[in-house]
Amino acid sequence: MTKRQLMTLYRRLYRSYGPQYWWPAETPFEVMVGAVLTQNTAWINVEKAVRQLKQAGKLDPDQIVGMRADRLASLIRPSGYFNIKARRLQNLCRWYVHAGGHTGLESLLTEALRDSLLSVNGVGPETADDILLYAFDRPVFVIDAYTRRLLGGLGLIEGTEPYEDLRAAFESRLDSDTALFNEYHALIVRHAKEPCDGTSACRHCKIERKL
DNA sequence: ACCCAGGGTCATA
DNA sequence: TATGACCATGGG
Repeated sequence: MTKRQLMTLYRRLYRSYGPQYWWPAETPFEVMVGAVLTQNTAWINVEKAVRQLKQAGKLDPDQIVGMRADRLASLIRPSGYFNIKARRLQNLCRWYVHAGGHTGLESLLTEALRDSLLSVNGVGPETADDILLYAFDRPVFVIDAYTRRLLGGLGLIEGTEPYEDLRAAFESRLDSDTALFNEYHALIVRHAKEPCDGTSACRHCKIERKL
């Protein structure tokens, strides 16, 4: 996997789909909530859950920390795994409030902020990197199942490598550019939602040609 | 009816 | 290090 291959793939994606304006949220805190709610869950269901939180006036870290877990669970019900996600959201919000919110966290170096996020029960590597990239504008490359499939299908990676190995591989080959990492991951997800299966009249099939 | 979706934790070997 | 069970809704 060379830098040129990665950039060629990026340009193909960008030419086909254009800018994606990620993350789909109104505020950085909403990004954090969405990152937890979308764990192994279709985004459409996350949107419903976030909408209900907003309508209840509960899309706020202090509100989430202060409410009963079962009440929170009922609000986020459409996103699935609602009991465990209610706890995870409260864990994250407790951590966030305790740290002084964005103001208190922005001064941390990226690696320190990442380690701190990973100390929250319910926040794993992908959720942490979503938050770092899309809520804190840090240059981290998010690895998800789509990334493994696409790059694996192109033969650039095996696909089963440990998370940290893949993240290091991408970040060491690409310029440490937040805007690039932001767009790259968003484009991979976009491409997964409108796949080039070769059977339909797909305008994007060029993307998966060999590099 | 079946499968999976923008994962993570915990127990076990 | 690496599987396996578990969490649960909604759309195809």
